[in-house]
Amino acid sequence: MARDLVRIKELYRDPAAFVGHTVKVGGWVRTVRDQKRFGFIELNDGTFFRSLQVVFEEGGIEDYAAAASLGTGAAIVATGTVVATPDARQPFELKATRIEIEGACPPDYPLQPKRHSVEFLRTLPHLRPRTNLFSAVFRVRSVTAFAIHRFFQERGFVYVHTPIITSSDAEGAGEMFHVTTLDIGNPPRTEDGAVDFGEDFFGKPTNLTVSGQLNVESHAMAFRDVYTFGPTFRAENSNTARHAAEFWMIEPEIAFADLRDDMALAEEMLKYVIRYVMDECPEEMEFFSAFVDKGLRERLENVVRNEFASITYTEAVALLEKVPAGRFQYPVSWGADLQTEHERYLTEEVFRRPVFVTDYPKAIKAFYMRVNDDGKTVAAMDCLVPGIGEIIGGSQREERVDFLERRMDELGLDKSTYDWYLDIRRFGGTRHAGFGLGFERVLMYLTGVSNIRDVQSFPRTTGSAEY
RNA sequence: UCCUCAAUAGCUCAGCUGGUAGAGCAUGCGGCUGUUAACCGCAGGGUCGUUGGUUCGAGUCCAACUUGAGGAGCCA
Repeated sequence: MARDLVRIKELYRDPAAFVGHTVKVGGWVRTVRDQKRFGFIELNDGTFFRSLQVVFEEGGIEDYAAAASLGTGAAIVATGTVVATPDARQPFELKATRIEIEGACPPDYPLQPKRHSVEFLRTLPHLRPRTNLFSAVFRVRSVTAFAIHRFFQERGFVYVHTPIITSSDAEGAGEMFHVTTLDIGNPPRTEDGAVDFGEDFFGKPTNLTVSGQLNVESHAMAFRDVYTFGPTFRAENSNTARHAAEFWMIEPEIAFADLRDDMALAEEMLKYVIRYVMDECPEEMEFFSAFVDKGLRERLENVVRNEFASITYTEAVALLEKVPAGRFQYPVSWGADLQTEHERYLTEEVFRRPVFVTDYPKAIKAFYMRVNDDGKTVAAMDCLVPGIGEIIGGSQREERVDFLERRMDELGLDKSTYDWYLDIRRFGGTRHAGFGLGFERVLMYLTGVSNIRDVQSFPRTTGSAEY
């Protein structure tokens, strides 16, 4: 990089290389503690969890008073000598010879050097990345995204960009946001009074994608192993700590593979990502484990070391039915979907680790899932994890054209809009499987952060799209 | 969308059976030769979410609304 600034991360990673040398650091002031003739600046440049202590003295820099009166939040470039301080709380500090104020920060800066609630910080999405918590969260978000790409790329998966704007309108994954250039106050009408989407930008109704799966299946039939990783949109009016209207999803799809292969891939990937982030972001993970979620480190290490549990839906129902009455608010019966309380019981109390629940009744699952030989269940799997719930949903896809068409007929789907999807089966279709992984849910699981709004930079949720 | 809870200083909160508002932190000023959630002293800062009601009198009781949080449904 052409800039002559040293990253604070570099200093911490190899202090010996810098001690005695003059370096220049650019960052934002966290606090200033000044005394009569000397003072300390806690400087954070965002490259590392920890800050750099900059020492400045009257006579040592040009304008002592200006440095002493710096406000929290100010942007400065500090030049000085790196000095080892083995007896102090930090291993080294910067003895300043020059402090340039690049952006002053007035007293009404909302972030104080104290603990703020996440609810308050949520009202300041443009400033909160400068706090310890969000600085750590968003660095981990970046590293996690890289880990996911690396996992798939190392295994020869092809990264496919499926469309954000889609014309399929019945994927069944949730309510969709309409995309249109029509004047919604006065749209063109057909003779029978309906909105004339033939006049719209694409000549037909379009929406933001709720899943790239159907599209990416076509590429699995060309590249064998593929994945998507991109934004996904759901216009559901859901108001919970783990739903957002805009989120990122990873959807691998593998050919010549069945549900077991799919589950093995999901488990391997989650473990890889956890291990990678723990190795690359030890300071952040230490912080999360100390201040966000006390049991975090132990839980993650437990996940990496042990096999995921696996249970069929039918077995799970039998197990849950034996639980004494009164334990659950909702009854358990074969054929009904598992309630959140049931899922939590399985993963948090019975297995105490991630668990795959497989082979759900076909009536409660999507049309594309492969019907099992019993004719009643489909080769589907949900991966449930303690604290978060469902983190992965996947299935082996129905590759038999006649079975698929029969399911579409049963569900009243318009086959003509899926002719391309049926083509994938007709022209050299293979058994194949895949899953969807909510990126933010992985982050919540990794960091212990309990609200999805706190792992996204500018969260979009029902009734809220700030900035 | 449903259920529950909350809203008082910039932030986090206290404020009892109704009697015209308080703390800590932050901020400003002063002090301090090694601080690190710095410390010590002084000061400023509030139409108690909004609207309406009950009452001699409402931060406190009631209703609606708004916003936020937790849970549920839906899912990733």
